[in-house]
Amino acid sequence: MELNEKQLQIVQVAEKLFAEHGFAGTSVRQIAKEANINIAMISYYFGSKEKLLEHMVVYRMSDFKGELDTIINQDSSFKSRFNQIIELFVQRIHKNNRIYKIVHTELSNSTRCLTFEHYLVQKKNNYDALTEFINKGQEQYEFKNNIEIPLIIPTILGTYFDFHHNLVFFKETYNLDTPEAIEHYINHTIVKHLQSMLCAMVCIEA
Amino acid sequence: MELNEKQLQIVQVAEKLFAEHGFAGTSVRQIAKEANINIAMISYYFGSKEKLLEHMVVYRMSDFKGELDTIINQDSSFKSRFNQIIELFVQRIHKNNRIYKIVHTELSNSTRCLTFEHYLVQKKNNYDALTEFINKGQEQYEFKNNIEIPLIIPTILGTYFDFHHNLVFFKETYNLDTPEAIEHYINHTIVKHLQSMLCAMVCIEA
DNA sequence: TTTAAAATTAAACGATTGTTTAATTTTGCA
DNA sequence: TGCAAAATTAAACAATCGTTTAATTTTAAA
Repeated sequence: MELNEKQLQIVQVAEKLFAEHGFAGTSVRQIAKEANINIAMISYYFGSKEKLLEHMVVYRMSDFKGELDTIINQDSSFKSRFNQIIELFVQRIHKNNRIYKIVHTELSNSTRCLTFEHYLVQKKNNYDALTEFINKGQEQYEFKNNIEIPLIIPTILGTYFDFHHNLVFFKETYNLDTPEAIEHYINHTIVKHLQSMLCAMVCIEA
Repeated sequence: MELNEKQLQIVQVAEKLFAEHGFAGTSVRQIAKEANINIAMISYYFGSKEKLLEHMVVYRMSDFKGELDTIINQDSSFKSRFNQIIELFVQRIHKNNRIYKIVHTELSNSTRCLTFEHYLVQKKNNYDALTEFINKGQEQYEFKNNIEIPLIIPTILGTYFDFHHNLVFFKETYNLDTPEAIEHYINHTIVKHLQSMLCAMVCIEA
């Protein structure tokens, strides 16, 4: 997926607007205005508004490779690697929260007939890699057996996104005034919460 | 919040469509058609499409009272009550998942200037009630101290919603073919997962 | 039965939607 | 420099958007 400078500019602006106002809630004129391009350029480069979304998903999902395997193949304890995996998922979802929000919204849309295959394939890979890792830990009696492995990733991503969706609530209830305070809460408090919770469920303590 | 039969019909159809296609992605003509009423009736009864959404939120959020307190004031162990609270939240969010999905989407919308005050007030009440319950359990050395209480509810709701958002993925990956299989997975597997995970983090085992 | 209010309708409103057209400008290679 | 391809533009397209109007029907109390 290669995009020239102009196309990239359009995708970036559109990603921001789609995440903020939804796909249907964003007009091509808004995108064109904010990206300082003519309206016709969107059809010229991508064919249509819908195809722009498809290009966006493929482009933004393509750099998710290897990081997970790097941690899994590392030479450290299962618990340490598990904690690192949790942190990686939070960082990854936080860094790319806009495209994930768009995909989540449009994926459960019965109107949309897009397949989002890139998203689903990548998701499958993540689930398979994590399942294999947990299974190995179970074989070596480092991880407990009665675990619903398919729900580990939903727990991580879901906790982050519920916080993200209700940011308005958290801001005024827990005084997360500055962007820095929010960043810190995500990268430290949420990560630690998930690590302690999931490790308590998964890890067999010596 | 009292609605006559016709108004209720409109709200129910609109809730389904807003949840499926988003607020911006649903036209008043679609609502009118599916509810078998004239387009003008929406403005006639609610004023506008936007005000219809406001009425909907107020109406659907108004029956969330007491259930949580009933469990908390029950005469059983902290762990038992905690487990019941988790189950209640899952059932509640599952039963009303459409309106929650709509609110989540529109709440983080910078366009929308609605306050969703009913939603936020109810959320605050839930958080306060749970915090008080956990604190009492901590005072009696039934619950651990180093817990990020504000993240317990996001963990419950988030896990459910990530599953819900990615239902397409789960269906084909874990063979959740029938509606009954999905219901069972939510009411049993997800509930048990959350209970064992949160209890492992929160409860001090004898 | 009369009558005023409420409910319902089809039609039209102007604004905005995504997309296309056809003309013009810019680009980069020969 | 010449010239074809690519990029960019303003304008127009039909379709749909949410809302309003004005006329008609239904309702229910007097």
